Amino acid sequence: MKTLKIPEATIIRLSVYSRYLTEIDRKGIITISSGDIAEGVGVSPAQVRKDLAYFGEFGIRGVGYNVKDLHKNILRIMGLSNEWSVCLVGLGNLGLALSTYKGFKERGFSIINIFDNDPQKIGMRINDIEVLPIDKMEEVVAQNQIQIGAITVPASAAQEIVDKLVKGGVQAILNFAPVVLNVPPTVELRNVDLSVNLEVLTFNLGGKMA
Amino acid sequence: MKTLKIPEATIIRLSVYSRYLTEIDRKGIITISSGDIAEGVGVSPAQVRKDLAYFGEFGIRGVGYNVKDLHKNILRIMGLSNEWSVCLVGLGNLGLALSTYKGFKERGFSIINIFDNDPQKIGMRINDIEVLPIDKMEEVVAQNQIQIGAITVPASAAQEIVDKLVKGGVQAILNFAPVVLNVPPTVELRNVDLSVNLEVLTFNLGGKMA
DNA sequence: TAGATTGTTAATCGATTAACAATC
DNA sequence: TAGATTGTTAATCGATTAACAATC
Repeated sequence: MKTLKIPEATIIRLSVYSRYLTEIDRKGIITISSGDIAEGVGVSPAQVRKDLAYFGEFGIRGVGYNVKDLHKNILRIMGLSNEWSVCLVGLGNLGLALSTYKGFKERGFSIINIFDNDPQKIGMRINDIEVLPIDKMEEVVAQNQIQIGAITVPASAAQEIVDKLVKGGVQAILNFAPVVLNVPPTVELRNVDLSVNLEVLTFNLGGKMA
Repeated sequence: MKTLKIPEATIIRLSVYSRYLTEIDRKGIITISSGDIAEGVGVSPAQVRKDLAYFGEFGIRGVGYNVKDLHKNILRIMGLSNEWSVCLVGLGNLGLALSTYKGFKERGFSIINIFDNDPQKIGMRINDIEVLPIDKMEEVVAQNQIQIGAITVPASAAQEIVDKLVKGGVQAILNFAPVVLNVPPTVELRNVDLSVNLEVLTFNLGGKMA
């Protein structure tokens, strides 16, 4: 099988198309064209077709795409046709927000464990999940075969947490701490920085200021 | 003045360099090379120099960059040398997390108002900010000259909120609702989708699965 | 001066857009 | 058949990397 490299921008757009198709499917629409999708999500029709073409032929010339069929295919491509086991480390406000975020469950991400070091929080129950101490993390993560760790601890503690998650055997880490982390090449790392988004906004605003 | 287009990737990296320089400055380091910055944040030295070159000459050949000086310049470029007035709409868990997120204050973003429609939440105080009803939003935003609106309401309510914020006169909107929004061309819109990040992870993991 | 490192140009690489033949 | 829309190729555009002259 020829493996040509897929742009990350394509993956991000697939995720957006997928969410749009959920909406369209709910409306009972059966068939959709690349132009319709493009308009709905704000890209060009050629881009939609190109993105899909990386993975196969999903449409019918002269007709368009079957909504349900295309949606199913995109979910499969994104690895969302099965459940993923996630643990969350750090039950601050952001951790609490993520642990109760419905979007995750909807897309097949199950939060199985929550860890924190604060004695006040250990033992608490969030959506029926008991908050466990960080001490237990490596062991529990290994036992429960957690695949993804989401980190919402302070920047200063993040690397230590990463090392423990890696030892526990996670395959991927989603990091919300604003710090550069080191992981072995076998572990997938993705960083989300909430401030960066605001800063891109203000840069773009720059010219408009007095 | 020649205005050549700056890649968004450059802006995102500037934001990362800036945070790294805060750290380096705290350690009391006076001078840094493009190679050091590159290593610290995980890009190439050429990229660091290229990114900076869009905005001027900040270094000394044979020596490197003065840490404080470069940091100040980047903050200025990013529009972070003055405070920005932000309002937050939607006090769910994510809204609560954002309203108490220290990273914003540190980078010059002041949350001035919080709005929600839930009678249980209206009147509450978060960090001394009273939660106001959405009804009052347009008026209050205009009065307080709020520049940026952050939206953490459900997807179904987001467009309506956007319209009110625009009428109130905000210059930019940071949207956390997973939905495509319409704004006039004068208003800067940026979307943050928390699920997308997890989905890019699982796509990348795809090949490693059984 | 010799060594180091910037700023910048040219070369490479990658992603997007446009165009159109294939085909329903 | 005529009209529509895909899948794909070629052209364009943009961003990254490599190389090096400038210069501290």
